[in-house]
Order: sequence, then structure tokens, then C-alpha cells
Amino acid sequence: MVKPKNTGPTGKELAILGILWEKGPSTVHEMHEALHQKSETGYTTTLKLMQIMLEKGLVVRDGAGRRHIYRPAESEEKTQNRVVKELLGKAFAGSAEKLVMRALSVKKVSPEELSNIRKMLDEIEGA
Amino acid sequence: MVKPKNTGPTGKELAILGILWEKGPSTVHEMHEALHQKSETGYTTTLKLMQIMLEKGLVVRDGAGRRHIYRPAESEEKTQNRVVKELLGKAFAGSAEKLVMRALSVKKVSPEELSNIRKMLDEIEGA
DNA sequence: TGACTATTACGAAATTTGTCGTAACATTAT
DNA sequence: ATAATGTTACGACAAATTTCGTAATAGTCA
Repeated sequence: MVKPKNTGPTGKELAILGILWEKGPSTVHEMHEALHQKSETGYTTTLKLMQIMLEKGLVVRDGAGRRHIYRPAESEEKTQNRVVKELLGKAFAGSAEKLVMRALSVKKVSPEELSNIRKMLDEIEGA
Repeated sequence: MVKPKNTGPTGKELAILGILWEKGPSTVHEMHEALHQKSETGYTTTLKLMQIMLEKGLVVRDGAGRRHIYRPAESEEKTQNRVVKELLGKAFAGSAEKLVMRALSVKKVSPEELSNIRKMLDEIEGA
């Protein structure tokens, strides 16, 4: 059966993308360092994951020389929108409000962030 | 290696929980109907999934008679908090603000919902 | 009761995801 | 050039997830 193949990145893949967004384009070595902090991952595991992501088109890499430097193929925004949309559909009955509520209750947000969010609400309303 | 087993529900499992939250306790038959709309899932697949979820303790079931009625073992809130926390860590560098922004940009929210969100922001600020 | 239908139970295959060992290759230093 | 080192390539395995075929069971009704 030919799968439509529209499923986003898997768990670990998403974690890798997250690190690429956070730290910028990275070598396998750097990625391994970062991943290793969170979970007990072997070096070749990290490497293989990234090679698979390359095949899938989730990342691209520069590096004519020896060390390859990987970076996301798609913008942070697009990918995040994708996964948020997926999560909304699955676990929040499509309600952004619910998701927002959960996000706010799970993690502390600074006054500055609060005001940013307010700003966005205003924009939405004003549109 | 003995896994701590703290990984939340898998993709399909989460989708099933989502339907249980939305439609209330359901039989396998009802669940199959609902799931079938979203993806091409066979009846026994749905059944098996729910039986596995029963084993894992993700759902419980009533039904002395023949038809079992399944319901979530844990509150909607708890489970959603769990997955949101996981997503935050992986794809949003722990920033609730970012996630909120994405949620708001991905899905249209009604004026009423906007005001609810504002109310929550006020509460957080006031605390 | 006995056939018929609907449901659940079970086992196993197929697929996906995550893991790692080892070989191949390139770079650097001696 | 050769050895030592670091990196990538590859193949295979392991584990988790999803899928489904078939048997067993309970309920219905003609």
C-alpha cells in the first residue's frame, strides 16, 4: 500500500529539529552533545537519525569537506504549525483555546511574554 | 533495559483518548465509527488498540454484559498537560509563549474564546 | 434449540522507530 | 608514507506501534 506520507516528524526527529532551531545548524557531533543531555543516546544513533532525516527531506546539509553541517529543510514556523495542527486535531477537538489554556497552565510565563500574547490577541481581534 | 515507562500515549492512542473526551464513554463500535472518518482503520485494529490501552491502564471499561464501554483512566486535563509538556520540551524550547502563538495562528478563535484567554492571562498576572 | 449476527479475544504479521556495531573513509600528526 | 584519530556509511537488530485474520463467545430470533 502506498502511504500518503503526510505524517510529520517522529518524536526523536522533532527533538532534533528543536535543537537545530535552538542552536542553529550543527554537526552530528554537536547534535550528539545536545541530545545526550536529555537522553542516553549513542553517537551512531544520532548520526543515523540525521541521515534518515536527510533521506526524508526533513533536513539538508552543507559541507563539501568532511564534516557535514545539518540544518532544517523547512522553517521552524511551518513545522511547528504542522505539529500543532496535528495535536489540535487529535487531543483538543480542534480547539486552539483549550491548547492555549493548557500551555499556560503547564509552564510559567513571564510578564513580558504575557504582554506579547496580549498583543497578539489584539491583532487577531482587530483583523 | 527496563524502561521507566513514562512515555505518554502514542499517536493513535491519543486520537482515541481525544474521541473519548469528545464523545464520552464509548463502545468499540462507536469508536470505530469515529476513527473511520479520520483514517482508514479496520474494526479489529480499533479493537486491538483499545485492548492494549486497557492493559497499559490508559483506559478502563465497564460492562458486565457483552458490550464493553470504555472510558479514559486519567482526566483529560492531566493527559493534555502531559503531552503539552512533552511537546514544549521537544519543539518549543520550553517556551509556552511560542506554543501559544502557534496555536493562535493555526486555528481561528472566536471572540468569546479570545475573551476567555484574556481572562486567564489576567488570572496569571494577578496571582 | 439451532442458525445467525455482533462482539470480543488472541495471535501474529507488517511497519515504523530507535539503537548500535563495524567497516569505510578522510584528516592530521609523526 | 604510515599510524592514529575522528567522522560518515551501512547493515542489521531491537523495540514499539499499527494492522488484520481467524477463532471464540455471547446475544438474538426464527
